[in-house]
Amino acid sequence: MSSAHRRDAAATRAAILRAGVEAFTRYGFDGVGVREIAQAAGVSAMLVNRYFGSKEGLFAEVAEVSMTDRTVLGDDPATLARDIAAALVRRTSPAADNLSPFLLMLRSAANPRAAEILRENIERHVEAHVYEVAPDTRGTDRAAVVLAVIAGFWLLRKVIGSSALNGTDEKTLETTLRQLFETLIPSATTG
Amino acid sequence: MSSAHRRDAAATRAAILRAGVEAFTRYGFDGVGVREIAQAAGVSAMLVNRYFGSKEGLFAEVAEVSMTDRTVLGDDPATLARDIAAALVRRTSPAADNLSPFLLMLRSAANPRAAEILRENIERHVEAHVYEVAPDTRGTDRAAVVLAVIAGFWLLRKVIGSSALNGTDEKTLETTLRQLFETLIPSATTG
DNA sequence: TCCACAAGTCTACAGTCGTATACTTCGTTC
DNA sequence: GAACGAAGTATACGACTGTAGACTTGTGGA
Repeated sequence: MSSAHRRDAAATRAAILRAGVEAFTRYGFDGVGVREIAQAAGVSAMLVNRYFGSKEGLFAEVAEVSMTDRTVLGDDPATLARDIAAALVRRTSPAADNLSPFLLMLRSAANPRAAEILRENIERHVEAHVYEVAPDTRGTDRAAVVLAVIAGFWLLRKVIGSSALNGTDEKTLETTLRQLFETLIPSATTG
Repeated sequence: MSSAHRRDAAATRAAILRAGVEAFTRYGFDGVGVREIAQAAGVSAMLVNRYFGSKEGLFAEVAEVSMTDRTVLGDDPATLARDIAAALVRRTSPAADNLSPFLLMLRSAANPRAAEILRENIERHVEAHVYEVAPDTRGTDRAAVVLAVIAGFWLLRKVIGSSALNGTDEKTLETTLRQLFETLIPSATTG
């Protein structure tokens, strides 16, 4: 362990997983090949299958990791609607180029097997997080609709590239979105 | 012209286009091959390229046709929010199995070239239609946000298959959505 | 020191993809 | 009725896909 770890299984696995998150988020499940992912991780293509069983196995773990990321929503129930709106506008800004789990979902949902994996992880992690932060959405459809609104905005603004959403003043966008989320999350006050 | 037209260029072209709408909507641009589309139209694969130049050319025309379909939104500005909510819940119902332009968009958006084609057609046809029916959304971001909400709901309920959205009472869903659209479309009254 | 096992790579296979070229078949018009 | 052009098909090519199997290389412990 003196010099750099050249043959470190855990590190290699982590590198592949990281490359997988990036590639699947950018290009979607069907838009990228295992050879490309392996090259980005600096390893041979077959290591993907060795560590994750298959391309689908890697995607399942990528979805798990991505959906567990809690930077999507805020933590304060009182300012939740405002926080979601602000973060959404900021992270979908033309300059921003990040690895949102919503991009992973949007770009991979066309594949039925990927869609099923995504559904399972969204319900287990993301919806659960919404319930946690905004308890009064539990038992209703509102948590899922919040996610639908966020996903739809990501889609139109970043994946499709709507010029209406990219040309409008971001303050206006944020106001529109905040009104929507305040409608959906009763506990979030206008401030 | 007495018997059935066996060698009718216009009819063949139309058959390929129809098969293209169905296939691209169901499986997305990258999820279906030209051979499969041609077989559904009852012709050889190369006719796709003869009539539409390429797979991408066929997709462009499919997008044009699909986005020009005006059954998505209602026509009465006063009841627009309610109509959109009702149609959205009905058409995303588990039993329903239709060819919504939103499904076409959601399942093909991962491909960058398809996304660009979709963007152009959405702005030219769908957004324009929203402006037409709800003039007070013009010049704002609201028409695009309406589309984002619709797309997000389609995504979560039909493409991903969210059990929250498929298990909830449809009346409740419709109420939630109507509130959202009434927020976005000022001219639509609660009734 | 050397060996056993883990870590990693190479090669190959069977399939699918979009599409270009060459071909055949049909309908129409003189 | 024959021929010309349009409508449609067959074949093939090169690139790419996921992954199985055999192989090589490195490293930690005895």
